[in-house]
Amino acid sequence: MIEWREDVPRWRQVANVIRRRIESGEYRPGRLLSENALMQEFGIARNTARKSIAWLREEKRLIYTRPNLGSFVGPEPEDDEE
Amino acid sequence: MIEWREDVPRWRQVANVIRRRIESGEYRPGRLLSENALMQEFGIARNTARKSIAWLREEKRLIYTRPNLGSFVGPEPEDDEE
DNA sequence: AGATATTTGTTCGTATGTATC
DNA sequence: GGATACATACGAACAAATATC
Repeated sequence: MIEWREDVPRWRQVANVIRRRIESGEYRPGRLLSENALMQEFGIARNTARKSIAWLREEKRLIYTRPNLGSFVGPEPEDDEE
Repeated sequence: MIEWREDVPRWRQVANVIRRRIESGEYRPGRLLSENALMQEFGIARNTARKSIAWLREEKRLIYTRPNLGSFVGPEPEDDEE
């Protein structure tokens, strides 16, 4: 169970927990970070989970997202298509 | 066609219709209840159909689901494996 | 063996509505 | 009014197992 702080948005608190797990190495590159997993572990709504993931992706660039597949720990892979 | 009520979620209204059919005997034990069938008959999205089925299974225990096969009317069969 | 159809499982993208602060 | 957070509901893509032909 997480004990929510009142002065920080939940999406941000969740993102911080995940960020720490990534930076500590607990979450290895390539690991799946699905919205469902966040919803279940933290007991949050999907919108909230998405906001956490968006922040990790767009602000911290610790993960990348593949539509219909999921979000994965690590830097955005280059699209090396010709 | 179903006339949706505004004050009850669609997934719940669909589940209620199915529940009545099961309890009235219209749907016999063993009958397949596929997501596609619900989508077509009620004009709902797959997610919504899945939520109706999940409720009938997990809350009412009127059906059981076999992955890659479908959901069937009746109690969850015992796994009689040795 | 192989192709096809059916069916569930999982996942993201988007939008709307309600309520609260 | 804006940000947060919940639930609902549409769509879409892909995987995997099963059944049939």
